[in-house]
Amino acid sequence: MAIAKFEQIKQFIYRQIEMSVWPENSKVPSENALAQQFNCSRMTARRALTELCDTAVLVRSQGRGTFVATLKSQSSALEIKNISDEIRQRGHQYSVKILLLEQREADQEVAITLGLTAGDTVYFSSLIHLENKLPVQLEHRYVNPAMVPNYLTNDFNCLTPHEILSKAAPLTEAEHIIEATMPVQEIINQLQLAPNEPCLEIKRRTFSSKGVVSFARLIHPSSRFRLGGRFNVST
Amino acid sequence: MAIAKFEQIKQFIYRQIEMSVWPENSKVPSENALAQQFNCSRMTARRALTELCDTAVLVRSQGRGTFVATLKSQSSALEIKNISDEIRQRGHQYSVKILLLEQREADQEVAITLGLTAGDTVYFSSLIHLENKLPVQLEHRYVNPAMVPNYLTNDFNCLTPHEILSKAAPLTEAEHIIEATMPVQEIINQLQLAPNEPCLEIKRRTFSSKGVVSFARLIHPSSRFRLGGRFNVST
DNA sequence: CGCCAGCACTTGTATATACAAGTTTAATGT
DNA sequence: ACATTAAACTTGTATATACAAGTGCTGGCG
Repeated sequence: MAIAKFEQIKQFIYRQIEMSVWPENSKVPSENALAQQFNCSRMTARRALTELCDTAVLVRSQGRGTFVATLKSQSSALEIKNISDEIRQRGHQYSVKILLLEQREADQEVAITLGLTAGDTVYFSSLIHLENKLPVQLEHRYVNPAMVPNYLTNDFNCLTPHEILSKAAPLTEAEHIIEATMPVQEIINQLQLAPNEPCLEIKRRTFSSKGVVSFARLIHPSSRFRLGGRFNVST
Repeated sequence: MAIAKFEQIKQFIYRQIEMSVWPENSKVPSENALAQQFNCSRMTARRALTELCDTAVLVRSQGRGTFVATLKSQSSALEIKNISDEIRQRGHQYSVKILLLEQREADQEVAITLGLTAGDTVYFSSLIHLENKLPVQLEHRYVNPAMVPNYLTNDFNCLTPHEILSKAAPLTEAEHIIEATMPVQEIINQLQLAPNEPCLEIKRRTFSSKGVVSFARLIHPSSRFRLGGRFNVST
């Protein structure tokens, strides 16, 4: 089987939504209708709908039907995911633009964040991640050389920093700070932002069992990104 | 049916993990084994395992089996806190300004978000939370009357919406969407924002066991707020 | 000893079926 | 005209079954 049937149905639905054939809040075909259309059993169509509901693309309501959720690109939870996977999962084309790869001396702020001393050598990578050739994330990352000695020798066109780091030092924990910011001119140019467009900025520190692995500033255009997630809370 | 069988199996598995009967990375019973144990079909046992896998409690591997994932991710990050507690915890003075309390008809978007039908009556509250008399959050909240019939009759000067809702319908889950936005003029005035200041906007949907309780838009001036958290991730 | 084929066991996909339960609409009766 | 009932349609749960596909072990063969 080349590609699973329920996947085909998911992608079909996703395309209809993307092309606005099925606008937000509109009703999508019922399980039975999809089953007939795709010549499969209701349970297979159901699986496609259920999974799209899990990822908040659709909303379901017993007795009434299934509807297109309010959307925009969303990354599920604050799980640490691979941005390339995430983009490909949406059926979009992923590409990366490498701006800078170098060793540099840690300034006071970076040193403290990484648990090092000012002046220590750190690795620095600056990348732009693109979804369908449109920039969706500017990533500035400082890496602790003690944790990932060969960081800079990787091929960043094939592997994302996330993949490189997980391979070298399995992540156990992460710390996030999220803010809304107005980008400086340099970032406006790099991300091809409209004038006056704010950015969602995530500062992320990742830990392995042995200490701080890396510190990243992830800057997203607000128009092309939002962060979403669902999780339990203790009352 | 009081409680679905696949839910019972999920809860059973969850308890085993919580009590460390099944430690991290240990193998959990196979689909067939669980089916036999719970006297159900394999597909029902499978559903329990699959859903726990979706929420990163378990990890599955074709051919090898199902295993307890490393550590609990989630929670600590975006815990739902009471904003008044949070402010007082910082040793600051908390106050609230009530802008609007009313019943209104749900439009299509709100209705779907709350799991209702357009035109249904919903409760709406609009508040500004102040820290040392400076606005830190504008809260627009839609409440499902079926869940909290007496929502509007509360004294919002004493209790925050969060407190009111938790009392009426214990929250079990929440869904968040986070974006950076540029505020419209009305919000600039209400939050006393500097010109060109972006906002961090959190859309939060809270659930109790019986369904959607409320939908809130929380708008924070970027200069006076940032979101932070630390939590484990599964590699 | 080393290699490999086969087997047992696991998860993954797909189907057909049955009934439960919530919603909407249409028909019916007063 | 209005309220109630019934039917039709939706999603939700559960089962039985079949085969595909990945993993690991074991026994036999060279």
